[in-house]
Amino acid sequence: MKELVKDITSRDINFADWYTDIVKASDLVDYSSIKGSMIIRPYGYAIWENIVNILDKEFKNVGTLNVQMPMFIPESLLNVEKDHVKGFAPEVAWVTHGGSEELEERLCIRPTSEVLFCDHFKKIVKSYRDLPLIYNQWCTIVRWEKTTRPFLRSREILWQEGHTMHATEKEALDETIKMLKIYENFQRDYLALPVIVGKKTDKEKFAGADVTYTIEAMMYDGVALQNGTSHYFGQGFAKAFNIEFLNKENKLENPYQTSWGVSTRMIGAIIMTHSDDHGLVLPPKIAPIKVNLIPIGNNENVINKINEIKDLLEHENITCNINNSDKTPGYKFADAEVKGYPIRLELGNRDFKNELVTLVRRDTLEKIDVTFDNIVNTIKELLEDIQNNLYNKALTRRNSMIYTASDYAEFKDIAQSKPGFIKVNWCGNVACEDKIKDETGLKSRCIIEDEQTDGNCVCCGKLGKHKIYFGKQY
RNA sequence: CGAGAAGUGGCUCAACUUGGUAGAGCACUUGGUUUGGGACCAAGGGGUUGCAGGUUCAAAUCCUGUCUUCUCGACCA
Repeated sequence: MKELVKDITSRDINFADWYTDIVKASDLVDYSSIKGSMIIRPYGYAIWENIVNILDKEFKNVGTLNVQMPMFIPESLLNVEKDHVKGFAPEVAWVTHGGSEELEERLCIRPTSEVLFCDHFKKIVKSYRDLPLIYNQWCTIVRWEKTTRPFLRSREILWQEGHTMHATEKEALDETIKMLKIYENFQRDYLALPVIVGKKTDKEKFAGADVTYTIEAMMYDGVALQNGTSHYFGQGFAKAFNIEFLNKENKLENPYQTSWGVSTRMIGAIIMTHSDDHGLVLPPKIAPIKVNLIPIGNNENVINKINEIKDLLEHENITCNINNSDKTPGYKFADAEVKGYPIRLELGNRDFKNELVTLVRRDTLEKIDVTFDNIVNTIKELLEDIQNNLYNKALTRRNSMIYTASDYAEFKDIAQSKPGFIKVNWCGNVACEDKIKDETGLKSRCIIEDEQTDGNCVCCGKLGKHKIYFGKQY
């Protein structure tokens, strides 16, 4: 095993430096020679594999079928839906040559695959009996971002995009909400991320969508990260692409569409929510290695006992690894903290006297001595406790950074002095949204659907229409 | 895309101002001693100084261009 342990900038001193230090020191990614295209290393990819395995199962449970679409989109196809092309054209990459020959029509590398799915759906949908189509693909997409950061904003994005087509509006709307719920539950239950779910304003919604739902997480520094979206398209794309089916009444109708996606950005959210100055902190349910076993000394009894514990844990499906290197114990402890193993277990020769091992939980760094008999049970309880503790800690912190403002002066004051979200009444007018963005740098995060307004718009003072969050974003 | 900073063995940096045989620490390899919070001794391996031009007898060093990374803005998931 190869280790890299380095000094990590304190997150309270320089959050941006801290983030890149963590990402590199923990061996999640490496930079490639192409701007904005990161190399996801085995440890980082293992986290993604866990995410994929869990979500893929959830998707299939609700009838989703996986497909793989082309990565190129002919320019004419991208141009079919006006809002869509306007939204994405500024950030697509183009293929102009095949070998040394210039192409007659240039091809964009998919920034998202709505138009590819529409092109395909058009061919296979004839009757209401062909619906619904509930497709998903795991793939990479390309968006030519100007500023890039590992996991948070890259040019090549590893993600999942679901695309569905339905015979009725209600069914499509239900699908949009159903997938949103799956994302929300997954992020809360597995990633231990407290998230805010709501609707994007017209200004912020996806290019081509009728409605965009979003999952908004708040990072340790109070900045928002959009961690998933689910869009309802209505019949917009279907009309633009001329997709029609015969309904039960034998009448031609345009189908109703949705799309939804999450990406490796969620890994960035895990890091920026849970990790600390010692290194990465991973929620046990998503951690590739749950327990890091550290033998102290190379005494044969110690090695045998460690191997025995490893077998016991693996028998219970608790993944673990042994740090067999000849580094000193102190080095191994520090390394375990940098890598974010939820629990580490320390065992040396002297522990045989009282038959005790030391467990150290990564979230609190608390040391716990347990008898040999109790190792597996204690670890099981600890893993659960760590998972819950991480969620609760993140929830408390996030809630403490959500502010309210009743007038614009107060809003501006908070925007300037306190990182976090501001929850306010809003008139629904884009002019206020623009003004707030220009003057404070805060953008609308999402409209809260199940909460009523209790006052006038924080910006213009006219009648409040929505409760809405504002915040800075990554 | 605008402003700023930086690119020298795997990493962090020195040498650059004033051009003249690229150096240290960490990491790595081998052997030995160690091991309960980032070990020690000894011997070794590894760099055409991001890339491309230019100036010069001579370039890590000066000039031009370009690429990449980081920070701050604008833009965007």
